Amino acid sequence: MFSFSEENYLKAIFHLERKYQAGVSTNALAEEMDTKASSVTDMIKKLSEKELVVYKKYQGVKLSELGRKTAVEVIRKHRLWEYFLVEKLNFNWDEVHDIAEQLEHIKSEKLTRELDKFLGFPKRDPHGDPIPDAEGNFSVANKMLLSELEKTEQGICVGVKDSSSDFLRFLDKNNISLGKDIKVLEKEAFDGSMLILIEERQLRISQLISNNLYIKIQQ
Amino acid sequence: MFSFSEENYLKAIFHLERKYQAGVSTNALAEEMDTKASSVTDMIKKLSEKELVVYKKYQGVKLSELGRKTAVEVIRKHRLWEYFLVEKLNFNWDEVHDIAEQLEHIKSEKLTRELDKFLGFPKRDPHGDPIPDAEGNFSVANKMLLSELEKTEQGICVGVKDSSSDFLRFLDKNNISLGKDIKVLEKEAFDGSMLILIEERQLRISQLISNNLYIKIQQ
DNA sequence: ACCTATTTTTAGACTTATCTAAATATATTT
DNA sequence: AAATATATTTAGATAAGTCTAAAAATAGGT
Repeated sequence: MFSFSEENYLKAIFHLERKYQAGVSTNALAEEMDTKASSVTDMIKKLSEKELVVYKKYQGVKLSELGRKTAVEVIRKHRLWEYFLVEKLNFNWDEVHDIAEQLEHIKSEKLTRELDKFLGFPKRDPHGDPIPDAEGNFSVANKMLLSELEKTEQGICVGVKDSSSDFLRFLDKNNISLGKDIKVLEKEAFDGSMLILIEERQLRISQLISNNLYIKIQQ
Repeated sequence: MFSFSEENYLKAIFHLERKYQAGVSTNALAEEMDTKASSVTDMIKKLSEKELVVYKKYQGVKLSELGRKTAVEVIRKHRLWEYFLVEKLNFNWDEVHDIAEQLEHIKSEKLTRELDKFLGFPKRDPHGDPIPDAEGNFSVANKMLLSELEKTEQGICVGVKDSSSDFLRFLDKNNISLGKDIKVLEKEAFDGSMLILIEERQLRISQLISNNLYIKIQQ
């Protein structure tokens, strides 16, 4: 099987491909992995030899089919464990990421399958991100950022873009959680801040906040 | 914190200290760890520098207080995860060891604590081995090997010495499991084989079997 | 006590994943 | 299109953990 490091690179490439819809540059990967470009080049060569990525010098990398499958498996495990920690072990959603980073590398197909079953085949992790099923299929939601809504529009909070503790604790403090209905009452052109209505409370939030909350509009 | 490898060495030293009640020799450790004596010497030096073991050249190693504490923590996690796999995820007791070998290295005190609580603070893992509590306290049972019993003596099966799949599946096949009452009906002096009574069935077992089953005698 | 066998350690090499610094390729600006 | 800036790769080094082969220490037998 693959090393922790290899799996982490695959995961990072997967996320960056989604983000930029294109080949992933060495520098972007170095930033995502919090390492040096030269280290990235080294690792990319190894992944390429193992046919996990397609790589041409100076052209960036793309995941191969095998690479994508492997990345999705790791993401599946990560999100299942996050769900487990929150739903079964009383963790708060801002505490689970680092532990899931460790647990996602545990190698056992049966474990993943049984954990999934034990949890009732959850569709989304505590941050609203979709959990791939055993075949690697995602349920891709037609979500948008709260910051993209206009005055008087409304929708349901379905996810967070930023999963940092600081952000998640801010949401906790202001009683914003997944599943809640949010309506835009006012939107300031100057700084992008908003006045929103959530559970009969009015709340003013900065653009940094609205830019990190995913909303699903009811059609 | 400590690496997977360091933790595995500490665990091995812990088990060997129990077994031999003395300092652990380089060769014994090499055998237990399935590696070469020279590798063991290297690692022992590192553990010694980190004050996890007390080491004098050619004299073998002993765990320091810190080393013992660390080893017990790893063993605690190993056994809690084994219990989780069997009790919550429908694993058989012969399938859990390798996965627990991975899970025992996950670093999060809160995870261990909450897992313990979630499982109801179990006292023994699926093989009958005691699970240390959060303070590192074991419940040491006054158990003995079935092979040590004499004709007409009886007791309750409380654990297995060998945890290999082959042995555990043999027990499954013959309906021998923890908690069951076993009485020695005959004991063959020649080869140490026994005729035992378990749940009204009579069963002939070799010494290899009786030598790997722990029995608790009722006083 | 000496010789031999066994155990343990040392020395030097290899692999994985990383780094710094230098070299090279690509991209951008004028 | 040349000059400059940026991105990427290469070369060589380091640390962790392992190995083989050789050297050194200990233990055992007589």
